[in-house]
Amino acid sequence: MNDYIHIVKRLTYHTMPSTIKDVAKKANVSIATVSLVIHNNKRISTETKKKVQRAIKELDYHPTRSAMGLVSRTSGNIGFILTEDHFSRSEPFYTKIFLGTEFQARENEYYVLLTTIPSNSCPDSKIPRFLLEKNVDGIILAGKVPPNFIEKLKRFKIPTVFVDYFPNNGSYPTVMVDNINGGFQSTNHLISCNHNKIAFIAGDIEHPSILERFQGYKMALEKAKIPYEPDLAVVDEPHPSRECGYSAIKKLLNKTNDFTAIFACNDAMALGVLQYLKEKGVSVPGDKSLIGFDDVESDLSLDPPLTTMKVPKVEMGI
Amino acid sequence: MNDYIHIVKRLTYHTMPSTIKDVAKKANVSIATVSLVIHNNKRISTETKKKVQRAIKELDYHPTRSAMGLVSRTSGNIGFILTEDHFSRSEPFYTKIFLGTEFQARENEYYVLLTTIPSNSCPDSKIPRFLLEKNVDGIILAGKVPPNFIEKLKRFKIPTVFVDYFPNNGSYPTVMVDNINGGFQSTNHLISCNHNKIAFIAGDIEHPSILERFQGYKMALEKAKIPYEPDLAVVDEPHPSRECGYSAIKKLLNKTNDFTAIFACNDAMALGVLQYLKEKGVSVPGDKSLIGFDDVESDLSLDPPLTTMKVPKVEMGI
DNA sequence: ATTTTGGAATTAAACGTTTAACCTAAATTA
DNA sequence: TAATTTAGGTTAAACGTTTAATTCCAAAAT
Repeated sequence: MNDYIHIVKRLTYHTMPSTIKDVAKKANVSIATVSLVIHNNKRISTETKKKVQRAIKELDYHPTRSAMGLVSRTSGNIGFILTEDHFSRSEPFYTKIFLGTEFQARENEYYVLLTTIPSNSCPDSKIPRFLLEKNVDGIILAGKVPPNFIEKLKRFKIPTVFVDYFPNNGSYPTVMVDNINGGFQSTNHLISCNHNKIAFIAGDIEHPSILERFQGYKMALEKAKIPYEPDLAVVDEPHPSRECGYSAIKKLLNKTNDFTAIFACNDAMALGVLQYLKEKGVSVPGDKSLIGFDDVESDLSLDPPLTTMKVPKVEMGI
Repeated sequence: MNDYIHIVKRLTYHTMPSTIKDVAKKANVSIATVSLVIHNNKRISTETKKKVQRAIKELDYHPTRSAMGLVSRTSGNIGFILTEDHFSRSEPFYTKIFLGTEFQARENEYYVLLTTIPSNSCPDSKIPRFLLEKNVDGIILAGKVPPNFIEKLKRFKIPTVFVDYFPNNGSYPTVMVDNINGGFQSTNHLISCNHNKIAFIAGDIEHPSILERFQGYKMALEKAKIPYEPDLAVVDEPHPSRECGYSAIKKLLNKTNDFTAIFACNDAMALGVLQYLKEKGVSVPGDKSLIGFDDVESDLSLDPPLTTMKVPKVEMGI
């Protein structure tokens, strides 16, 4: 009888993946010791450590996620939330952001769980299952998200990061694609200098990078609750060149003089603007502030069109 | 002193997400009962069930993944494995497949964990972490996967599905994008009729759908270990039309007569082929078998270019 | 009146980890 | 020498579920 049981045990032992117990037995130590070795706690002597590590290798032991998760209250996943329309159109933009996140997450030993929420701020937007089940350690919200959803999220005190969008109620870490971010930061800078009538000057607005800077410009305004005035944006120049900058500011001044700062979408245009203003005797930065787009910054954003989002930030965040 | 502890307890109680214990207490039953209600076991009387369900609602209780996973040996995830090059090029093709899978998975209460493996069959391709940690209930392999990797996978007796690729050692469920699959099935059909010299006739080979059918054709040959003979493939016709079918078969027969079956990439071309053969007194299907591409089938694949992969199949698979 | 049956709920043992608290013997200190 | 620290482990209690085995009790069968 006992023999029978013994045999059965040995069979399962060989066929099933090994647990921490198996390792402990094989190394002749307690399971606590094994655990301590795994997290290389300094209290374990080097020889015991070796012994345990050998057992681990021999049994090809790997801790089980669920078990670790249960006690550490941690899942090893991060949640990626997208609105339905962004997803269903499978917009390459967000797809790329997702894949970028995915990649970075994996580099940091995380996995990413993707989910969608209804886009229109319909009030019944359910909380994603992974949140309820405590199956994510942090979340990333991509693109525009209904504000009431953000509100609902608050009660899960979970690290949250926004990508390509900023929440109205300020205090979340936000990551943006470099061009957008650049436009956003530049405009922000002007705003923080107390400007609230900011002109935007661009050429070749069809070009994605330029368009994104424009987007960043508008985002910054929105965040600061400054209404966007189309009249202050001259975006119909054919190229982002010096000449076009010159002609753009000329056009603008013919329409209105009701602005105190100018954001030129790149340095070339900024130079053109500067030249015209100088000719007209407008002092910079006395009468008008002027900011260009520092190409050094945009150099960084050359190869990867996505910000490489540091997942540690997700952990640390909040 | 006791009071202090009491207060602390109440605070945590209110602030922390509730567990099955909380529900049990509130409903005045044992935690086992709660669990049974959740899995609506018939042994629970309707009134107790109501009572428990009310408590669940009131506490907004949701079982924790890790805990469920630990005992049920289940993770609620499925793993999606892609080779590195497919991923890093972020080929829209596989991206779409991934998103499709993702979507279907979510519909079935699963999440998808994505990972990559080295593409060249370098022998050190590590087993994905999610497998080692028992963090997936099934896996999907997309695109070409190194055979030795497949071999390694075997010891995890985990349900496996291949997408857009078929393993050499037959016995896995395989899903393919419709056009590929169509080409594959058609060719397979001919093969199963004991043909092993099968010609392929196409026009406008640049067109993705056609190309995919061609791919399916070659896959079927490969699977049956029939060498692919370029001479038997006429793919330089400009259009997949009746006329081009006519001229294609003509060209082919001028080169060689060493084949017993013909796979025309669509019905129009098949008609052209048929016409020419009839003129030359070749009997179909007496002398040569002919198969077209049933457009009824391809109708199905119109809107979603992905097969809607039934995740249940993943569960059942094996 | 006693035993059986069966419905409804409970008990308690898992599941595989982590970690605070504890133990022991050897080394250090006073 | 006795008291204290330290190094190196072990014990046992969690973590939040599921589920087989058990109990309880009332109704049905003998």
